[in-house]
Amino acid sequence: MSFALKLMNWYREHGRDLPWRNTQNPYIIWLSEIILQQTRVEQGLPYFHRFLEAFPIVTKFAAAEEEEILRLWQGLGYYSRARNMHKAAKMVVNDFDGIFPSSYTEVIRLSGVGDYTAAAISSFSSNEAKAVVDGNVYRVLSRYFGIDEPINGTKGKKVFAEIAADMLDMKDASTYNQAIMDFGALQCKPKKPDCEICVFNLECVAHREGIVDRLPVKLRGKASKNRYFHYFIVESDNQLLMSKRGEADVWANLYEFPMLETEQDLTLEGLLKTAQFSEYFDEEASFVQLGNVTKHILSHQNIYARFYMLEDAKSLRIKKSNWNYFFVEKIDTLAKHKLIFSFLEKNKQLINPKF
DNA sequence: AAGGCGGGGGT
DNA sequence: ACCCCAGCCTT
Repeated sequence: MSFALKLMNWYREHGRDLPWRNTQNPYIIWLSEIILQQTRVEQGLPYFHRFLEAFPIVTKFAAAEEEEILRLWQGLGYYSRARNMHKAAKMVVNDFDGIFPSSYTEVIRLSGVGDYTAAAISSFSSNEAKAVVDGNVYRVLSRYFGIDEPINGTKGKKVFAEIAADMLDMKDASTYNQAIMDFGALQCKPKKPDCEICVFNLECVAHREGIVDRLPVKLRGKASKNRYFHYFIVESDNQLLMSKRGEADVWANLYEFPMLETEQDLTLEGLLKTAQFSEYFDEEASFVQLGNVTKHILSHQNIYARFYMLEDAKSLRIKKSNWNYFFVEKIDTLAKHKLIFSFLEKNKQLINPKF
């Protein structure tokens, strides 16, 4: 029996029942696929329901305010996905008359849709014969064929894309694509795959050669960099000082408390002596640290954040206005604590602090 | 070709 | 501490 047929038989018995599998609506599939980019199914599920309820059709999505989309996206990470979705929805309205396209060549033109997502949308919505190549597929194929070409190199990407296309079931690309991803997620897992009960354990090259735990091969990225952020929670007369992040760095254009970054791992005592601090605050501005250092681990940097609160509101002196700050007016204590808590404790970035 | 971009969970 | 997750975009 062919690889594809065996795989689909496994899938019919062990596959997951996921909400976006009960439809061929390309809009709903697009929604799920963007949310699931570099995101586990369990993490993305509640967001999928939230978005579908807020925007049942693509024209509603296109008509929404970006702030509303970002607020729904809050906490999911890779925020450019949300902005690209908004762009894509507008493209569907303007270029496709509001009818969400389902062919590979059309959907890949949409912002935020690359090879993987275009193959997924076109195969799931119209059974187009395009093979998906995601992290699961790299893993399954590299082990099955015993290929040690790095999956994140230029050559590796090309090699695996070709093999994936060869293995695809041309008559049922939709089921095949779902099957190979579920197989990777549930059976051929990154760590401790259960090869003894695997339906491919006789033909799988990696299993026969005992190298399953060394495949797939991946080129290592750069080491994470440490960064030190100092946040100032500054309030006076029921106003709270906030600022908007810039375009280029992490959490682009999102909101946070006013912040100074230092090269060294400074405590409040050290921070007070820096030229940077005195550029922004008067000597009379007296702060106390709130809690301990909070570590935010991102995929490519470690951020050590400290939070300081003004000891006496009257001592506030801001010397420079190039901070891009603004005041949240008439904030009540509950809302303020909610804001601080969600930012400080929950490790979630703020989308819109104006309630 | 390489780097940047998040948050969460597993080992 | 390091890896991985239904990747994509920019330089």
